[in-house]
Amino acid sequence: MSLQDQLTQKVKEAVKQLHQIDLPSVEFQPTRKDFEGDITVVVFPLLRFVKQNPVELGNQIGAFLQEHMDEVAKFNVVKGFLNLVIADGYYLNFFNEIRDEVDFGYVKSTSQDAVMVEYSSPNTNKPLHLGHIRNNLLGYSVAEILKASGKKVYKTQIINDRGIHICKSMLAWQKFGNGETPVSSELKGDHLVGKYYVAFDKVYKEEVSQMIADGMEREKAEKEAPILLEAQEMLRKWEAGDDEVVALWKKMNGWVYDGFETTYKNLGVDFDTLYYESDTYLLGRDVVKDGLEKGVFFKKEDGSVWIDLTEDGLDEKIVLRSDGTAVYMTQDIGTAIQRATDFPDINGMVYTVGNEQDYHFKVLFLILKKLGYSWAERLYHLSYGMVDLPSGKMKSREGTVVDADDLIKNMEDTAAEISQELGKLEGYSEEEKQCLYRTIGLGALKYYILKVDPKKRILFNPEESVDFQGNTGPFIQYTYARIQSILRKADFDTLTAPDMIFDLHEKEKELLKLIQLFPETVQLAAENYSPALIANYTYDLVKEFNSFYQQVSILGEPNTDKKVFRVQLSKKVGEVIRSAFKLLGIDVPERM
RNA sequence: GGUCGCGUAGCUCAGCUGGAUAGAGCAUCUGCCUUCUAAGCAGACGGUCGCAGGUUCGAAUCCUGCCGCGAUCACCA
Repeated sequence: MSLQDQLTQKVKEAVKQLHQIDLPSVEFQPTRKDFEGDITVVVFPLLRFVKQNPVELGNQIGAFLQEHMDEVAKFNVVKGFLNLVIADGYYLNFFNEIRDEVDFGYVKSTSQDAVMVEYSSPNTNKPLHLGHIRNNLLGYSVAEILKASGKKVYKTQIINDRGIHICKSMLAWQKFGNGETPVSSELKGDHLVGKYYVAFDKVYKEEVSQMIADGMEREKAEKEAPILLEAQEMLRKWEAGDDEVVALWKKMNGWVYDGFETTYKNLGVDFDTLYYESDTYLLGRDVVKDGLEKGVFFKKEDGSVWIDLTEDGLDEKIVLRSDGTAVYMTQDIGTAIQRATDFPDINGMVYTVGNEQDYHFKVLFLILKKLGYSWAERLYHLSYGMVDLPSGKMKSREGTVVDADDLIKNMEDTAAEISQELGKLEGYSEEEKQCLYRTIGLGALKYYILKVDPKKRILFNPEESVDFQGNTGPFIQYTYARIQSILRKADFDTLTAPDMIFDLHEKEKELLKLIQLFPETVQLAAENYSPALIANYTYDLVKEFNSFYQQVSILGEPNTDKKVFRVQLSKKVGEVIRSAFKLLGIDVPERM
């Protein structure tokens, strides 16, 4: 039973005994720094049940707790706040229990239910950019957090490998490419294909301008530009299975996949299973037919099929075109069902997709519920804000994107610069250094993005490089490295439990309180699908540790029991940092 | 226009299901490396929590209206 549960029980007992009243609940909060105490009982809410002066009541309860619980060492009452000082013994005891626990804070998978987390899901016509990075980091991290909270997780993505966008790149390559390949151009495959996507757009715009100059209306010109018509023709051929077009499509998509794989590897994200739109875009139509029979959908005169969601506060939404072909929604319905069929233990899915698609997912989830799938009750749209630049939105066609590969490289270079300036890596081989720069550079980038609440938009200024000081990834990594340095230097038995009969230093107690919070932080982050909670927790822990490190001598402590305890405490803090950062997909270094 | 989200220090962000004098980092300024890594620590400066009402013993937090920013409202994806 947790301390809070025990306290709740005793407070109830106290009020029962003193006033013959049964309390429904008791409210706690951590004691504010400016007052003495560790946990605070908020007395105000109790006044509804016990008509009494809050200070008096606080004193009564405090005295009762002190008398009946060893854990409560002292108390004081300020206004309606009963501040309890918890005995050192309680915290020392807690530390003894978790000292040797491996993966403290993680819950071993217990439930049979699995959850599928979808993220990334790029188009295959251009390289990944900063927006995809946020998506990937969020999705990966939430998947790891869910795992740590005790769920079984499948990571997946749906690769948007078909459609007019890829035809545009294909067509441009065919027309202007002169057979260029990633090898001949020494360009990463996704970048090469992206180059032709931009090339297409350039020609398209020229054609449109020319047509307008020749007297055509803009709207008409935009629809009838020859190169666009050609791309549409190519899409028709693709759908008809034209050998030549399909071969080109396979070739260019292959280049893109090679490029993506490199970026994913550099980012440190991975997937358990993949879905391709070219395999799934026809799915869903049969489901719509069933739904029609069940009365979930209705057919309009022209043959198109719709769902009426007006009673749910939304509007009517099309699920099948009049020509019987699928729309995006149809496809997503089909894919969701396909996944549940492929992985029968799935009971819930998380879609990591930008908030521009909030409406789409509201509708999708509602439709799946109406179709009666049990897992449809547990769908979550991990909706995140856009990453904007000071100049505004990123637009790949206009070349105003922050390229993912470039950004990663930049971060590594900055990390290398700073590391070299500080020059603490004597004895490291060149290879070890490169590896470290990567760890730090990526750590800075990932932390910078993940510490922000997912639903908020991020303003990214490429001119101002991501910080390496203060509330940053490198700061936390640095603290970890410091701890490892202590552990390397501790040339005595650090494994055996010391005699834990001494008073705790204030900083030690604060650290123990924070360590104690880690498991519930993991659960909270899982419930809220929020890596930011993990990031903020880790920062608090690390800040507290650095303060401890500065004020208290660890290896220089004369009392052996205390010294060993401090080393073990530091080690545990290091473990929690590593565990927490693992949930963010960030590595920690032994030195830096 | 309808719907959804956001608005906290000069800048970037915390602030849990309402609780004490709203917290960090960056930037600016002051101290601290003959002691375990100064990517650090300690401190100063900096706020009408967008505005106005309401609910409450108590509101940055909940409700309503307004303002600002963004997204979305296709037989596009």
